[in-house]
Amino acid sequence: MTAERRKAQERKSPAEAATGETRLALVDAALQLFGDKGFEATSTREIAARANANIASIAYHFGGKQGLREACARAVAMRLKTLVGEAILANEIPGDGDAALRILEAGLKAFAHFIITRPEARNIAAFMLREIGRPGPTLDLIYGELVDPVHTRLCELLGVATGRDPKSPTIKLAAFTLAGQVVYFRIGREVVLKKMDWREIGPDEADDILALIVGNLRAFVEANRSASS
Amino acid sequence: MTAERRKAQERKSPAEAATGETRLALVDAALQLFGDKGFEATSTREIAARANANIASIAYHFGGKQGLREACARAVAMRLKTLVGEAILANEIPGDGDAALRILEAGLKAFAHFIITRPEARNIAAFMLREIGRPGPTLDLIYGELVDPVHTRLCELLGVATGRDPKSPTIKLAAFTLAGQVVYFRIGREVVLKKMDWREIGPDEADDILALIVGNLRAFVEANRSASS
DNA sequence: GTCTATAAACAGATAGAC
DNA sequence: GTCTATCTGTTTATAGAC
Repeated sequence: MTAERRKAQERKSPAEAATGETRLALVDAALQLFGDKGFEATSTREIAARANANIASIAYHFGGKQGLREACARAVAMRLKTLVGEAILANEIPGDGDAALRILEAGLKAFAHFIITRPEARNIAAFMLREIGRPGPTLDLIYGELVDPVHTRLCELLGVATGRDPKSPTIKLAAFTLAGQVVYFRIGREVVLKKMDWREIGPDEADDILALIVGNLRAFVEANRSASS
Repeated sequence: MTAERRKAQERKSPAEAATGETRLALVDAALQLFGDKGFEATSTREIAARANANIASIAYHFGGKQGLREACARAVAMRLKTLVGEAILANEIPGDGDAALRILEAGLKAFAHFIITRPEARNIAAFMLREIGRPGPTLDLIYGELVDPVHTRLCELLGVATGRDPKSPTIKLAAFTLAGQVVYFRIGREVVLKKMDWREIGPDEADDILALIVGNLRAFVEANRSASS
């Protein structure tokens, strides 16, 4: 046991231990495991082992396993909000329909590219989907911090692009169908790989998917454009 | 303990016990709990309690918890295949593009209506999504029995409707985006309810969603129709 | 802040009576 | 086929040394 103690000391400098390094490592490890196998299926021992931390450190830093879950939700919401924010939330809402469509396309591409191609997105998406499944404090956090602001902006852009009311049910539901198409390729990835005879979803395969989804966006806008076109 | 024994006897007639009544009750209870909380988060004791069966009956009938999981996958695949089969698989593939589109619309409506409005669909969809997440024997079963045949037929219909090759990447991927849109409204239901200010997704709300998804299907076919239109 | 050691509850599986 | 009782291992949480 003194041998293990020494090994742990080698891995971690005093400076790392002084900052929130262990905290971050725990959240990172938990996110991977919660996403991969689910919250209940993951033991605190596994998390601690992957984070090179002690089991008791979870209780110390987060109060318990549940606290770690909420810390993960917060981390994911921030991460995705930053990502989508750069593409969607940062821009002003243009008055021109074509300009709005271009921003939508760019945002959709950025989001879809991250979700579909990035390896980290696997666990992030899986974790999110599990948490979003049922009401609770974690869902409230994700909704308020991420879903609500992004969806609202998406509707505003769709509104300008089509010339319709951003608050109409059609526009609001359409924003969900866009998200649904992207998310499906992450959730149903194994099925997609089998059916498409793909070994992986690399840049080429992602381009095919992006082209289709952007095409669907354009087709929706085209089909739902009101009067002033 | 003899009192409990007597109570169990009252609940179950000898005829029920003779048939696979307990088996069915166990699968039914497990499906609800696996869908609701996930496989690992569900204890065999909970399942047995909900099914009004004994804990040991799971090992007796299914060999263990894992066997029960596979029995659930089989039951769900059969159920959905029957549902979708009536709308999609039963019909001949028409040569006429408009006829193909009509069958597609009817099938999409039937599927979406079930997934979105039926209470049982909640746990069925949640269970499926969890199992579809990662490779394994359960996924193979669901893929071979349900996803592959349904997707193939969907592509054939989309092929006729657009005049394109049913085996082209665009058509195959488009079939996934259709499924993705529907599934999203089950998975993200809580978020949709919040954002739409709906208390529930009843007939009226489902009609709104169905109209949008069918509209997206039409827009896709319109935008991707090849030469011969 | 990090560690070991342990408590207290609970998991899935099974033996054997009926 | 169904039941009780129990075995064996694992879980989260925590007390207390360092």
